Amino acid sequence: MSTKPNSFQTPIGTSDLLPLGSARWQATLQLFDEVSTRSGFGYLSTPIFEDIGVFSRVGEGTDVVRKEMYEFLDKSDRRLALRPEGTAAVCRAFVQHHPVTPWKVYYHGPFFRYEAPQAGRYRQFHQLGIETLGSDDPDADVEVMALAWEMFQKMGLKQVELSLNSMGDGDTRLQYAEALTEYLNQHRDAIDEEDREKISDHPMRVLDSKRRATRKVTDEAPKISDFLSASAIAHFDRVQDGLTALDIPYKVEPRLVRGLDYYTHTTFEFQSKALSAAQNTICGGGRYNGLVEELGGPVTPGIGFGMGIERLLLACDAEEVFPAPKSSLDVWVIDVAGGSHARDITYELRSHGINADRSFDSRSMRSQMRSANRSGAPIALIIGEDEVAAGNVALRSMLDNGVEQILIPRDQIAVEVLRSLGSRS
RNA sequence: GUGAUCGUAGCUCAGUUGGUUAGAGCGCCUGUCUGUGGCACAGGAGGUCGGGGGUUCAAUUCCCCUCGGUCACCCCA
Repeated sequence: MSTKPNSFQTPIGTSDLLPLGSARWQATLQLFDEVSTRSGFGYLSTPIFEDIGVFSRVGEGTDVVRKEMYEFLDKSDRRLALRPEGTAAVCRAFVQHHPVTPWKVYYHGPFFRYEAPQAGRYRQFHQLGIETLGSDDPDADVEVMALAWEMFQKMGLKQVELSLNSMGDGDTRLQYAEALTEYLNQHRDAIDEEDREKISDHPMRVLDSKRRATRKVTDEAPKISDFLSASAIAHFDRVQDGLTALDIPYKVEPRLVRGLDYYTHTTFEFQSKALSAAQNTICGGGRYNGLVEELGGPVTPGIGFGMGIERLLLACDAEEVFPAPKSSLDVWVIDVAGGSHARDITYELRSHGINADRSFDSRSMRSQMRSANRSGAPIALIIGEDEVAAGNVALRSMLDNGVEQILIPRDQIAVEVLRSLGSRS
């Protein structure tokens, strides 16, 4: 928050994830791991930086690679970039390793974009993602969207909406862009000044402008659905059939074009209605049938999504669906007879797979009990001079009104603790 | 990259129309409690009022710069 003369803080747009908050993060990753694995996706980890060409080849017209990339030269003058998105690197890996198809992978990790930060938008952010390469089957599209949907369901999010569109195949995008450009130019004067300059560069980007004047013009603009080929329409229909069959609600949104240029056929976005911020898209994705070829590989269709973890958790906050994580500790060891007993017992418990911690610095009994209470551990083991002399340990329940306390033999600690833990669950 | 707004203890915030030792709640530490937590009570630690510079007899309060957060544009996760 501040910069005192001799101190440092995280760079702008980045942050530390502290232990108290990291529990939900890990829980989210774990859920994603389970859900992906169950659907046959395998974990893929690619470098955080790549040859800059991996990204620039793929999105030369997009802001993401044109002005938001962290790029640098290494000591051998290689041009590298911190990855701004996930799909291009997955395709690069596909081209490099020639896996059998369909190749179904999932990934998660940090991504980097040089933008002005605000809530839900950071310079280092984190995404979960999956990709299926090598299949053109509409069911592959459905599977990808269904997996995102499953995440939201399992996390308890209710206010998430799926928007869907088709960008068609082959030349559809170009033909549509041409028709749209012509239409927009005809109505140039009616379009908001800010949006006018986009017409020649990114005609499709004008579609998702929120400005009222522009909106009026785009309401009447030609729709991409009128340009779709018969096979593209068939594909789109089957995708919708699949979503319906799986009871996944969606709405077709003809304006949905998304920021990355490589999409063909299906494009989709999940938005949280609970987030009032401008950054309310928590997951976005689509089909990219030309990407692998673009990176030097064989003609290979692909479909996938990226989901922003920070935004996902922001949505959880907004819907208040994240229960406070329970303590992961089983036992707190209290030693008022020097401390060496706590040391020995703690390691003994840990070797039996019991989560155990203790107080340091020979604090008072009272202080150690407070630590035990704060830790949330259900059991406290207490060793004082009496126990040492008698060769036993006091096992005390720390739950609610628990005042039960029994003496157990020093050499039976692990067994007794496991028995006590077992009788609670 | 553009515009706006905010920045006081670990956290949430009060306060000073410039003027003696800057406050509260929560949290933390210690004690009341015969070695035994959660409750209550008492005490305590912790702030160069984001940082730097300027104006002034005097600045946390005014001015400039800077760093960071937030919001909108933009962009998208």
